[in-house]
Amino acid sequence: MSATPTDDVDRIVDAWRRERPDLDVAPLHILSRVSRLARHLDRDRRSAFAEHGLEGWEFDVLSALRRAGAPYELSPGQLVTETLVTSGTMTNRVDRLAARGLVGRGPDPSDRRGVKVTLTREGRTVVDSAMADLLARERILLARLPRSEQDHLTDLLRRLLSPFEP
Amino acid sequence: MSATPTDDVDRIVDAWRRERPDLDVAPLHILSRVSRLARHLDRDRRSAFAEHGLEGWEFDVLSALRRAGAPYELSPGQLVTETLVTSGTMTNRVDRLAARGLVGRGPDPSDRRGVKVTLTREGRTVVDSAMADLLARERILLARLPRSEQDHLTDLLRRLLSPFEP
DNA sequence: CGCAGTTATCTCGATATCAAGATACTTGAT
DNA sequence: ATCAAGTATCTTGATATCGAGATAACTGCG
Repeated sequence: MSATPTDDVDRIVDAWRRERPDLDVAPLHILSRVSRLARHLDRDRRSAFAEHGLEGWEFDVLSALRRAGAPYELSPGQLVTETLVTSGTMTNRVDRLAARGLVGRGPDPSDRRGVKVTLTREGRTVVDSAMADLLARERILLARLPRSEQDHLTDLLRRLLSPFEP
Repeated sequence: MSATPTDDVDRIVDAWRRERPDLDVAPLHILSRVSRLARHLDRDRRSAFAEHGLEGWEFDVLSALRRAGAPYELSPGQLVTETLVTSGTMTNRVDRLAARGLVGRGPDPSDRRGVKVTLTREGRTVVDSAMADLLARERILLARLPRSEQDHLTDLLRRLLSPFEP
């Protein structure tokens, strides 16, 4: 394969083939690229959010609340499942967002163990503009694939993701 | 779109469409799946490595040395570029790997500022078996895509990655 | 030769994360 | 009504990461 390496992953795969000709390293072509792409996307997102004074983790929480719709209210447990972090992490995140005035934290009237986290007006404003910015950047990135290829890629990724998110 | 959501990202995209009909949120179909898939892969890798007594970050360093080929020797700077972390992180990683006896650290004879990190016999043994295990797991994951689709996916990902890794 | 600029690595302080366990409340079976 | 099991959130301690700056050595120009 890859007689003329064109990216870092090609080089990594070639190196493994040379060192371990007995192994089938083909999976790296896909999965290593997924990991590296995610890493680059993360950096990119970070710089997009910086212009709105947001950290990546702040955006993750605010956007979960925003897309939930009015009254922009979720429990910490729901936020945990939306953002794929642990409950300890979420406690900490909500603390800091509340200190910044981007979310409010109140008791859940129907369950005294529970808590409701709500987006403040300021939180909503900032997440709305950060989201628009993020999408604009991502559109540029995807512009190198024609629409039909984008649809195909979506389909392929969905199939890979399905065992994790049944 | 997506009249019948089939995964979490479909649900997220639908929620955004409802809340922000003015925005084109199509990029999420691809890029949000990439991020989530990377996250799930990371967990999976972690559990694969745990059976060999390795942390994910340990594997990253050892595998860079392993695929470099005999004499399995790279500078901290080279390891930094291979693993996409900062130099401070790499100093720390090499410290701990050396303490575990998986790598050695010695002076670079040709540059007195420099350091050479080498894989020990034990390091090589453990990274070789962890790699075989990892690939076995990843192969299972990819088995749900026929070979031709895998090749197509590789091609699409390479194109998305190309602006980041020229 | 000698100094400015560059490069390689390390140090340090701040921060975000996780895992495990603690606490408080709810639910359902008896 | 009571209690065991389950659920929701928070606390704590350890850890890995980053970013900025410090240190030391190399390089090349005048």
